[in-house]
Amino acid sequence: MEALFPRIWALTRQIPPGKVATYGQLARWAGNPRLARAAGYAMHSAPADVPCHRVVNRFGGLCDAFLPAGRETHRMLLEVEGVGFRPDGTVDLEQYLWRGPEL
DNA sequence: AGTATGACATAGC
DNA sequence: AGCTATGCCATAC
Repeated sequence: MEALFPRIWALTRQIPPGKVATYGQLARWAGNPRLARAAGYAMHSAPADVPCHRVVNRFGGLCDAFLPAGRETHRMLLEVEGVGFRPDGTVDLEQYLWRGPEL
């Protein structure tokens, strides 16, 4: 029984490039839809192996708290991966929201 | 060991 | 329809 953090990181790593997933969905796939908060915390403790930049809240807006280098870096990363950013600084969930690991 | 906080989500009004 | 309030699990100190 692995800790949830490694589990969340695993799902996060499985997110296809150019796509983003919400904490709620990660938590949902992790086994508990309420782990959304823990999922966010998992990213907090997530190593560089975890593309936390592909993880967004359900609004598609990335978090300001995970910007150790700068939020523009985050935006650039997603743009480079093929994710389109809206003028509001949010990702087009309708187009880039990851449907799920089984899809 | 217990307490406090957390990068969220959902439900209800 | 939108906004507010609350709930939930786990981690860290």
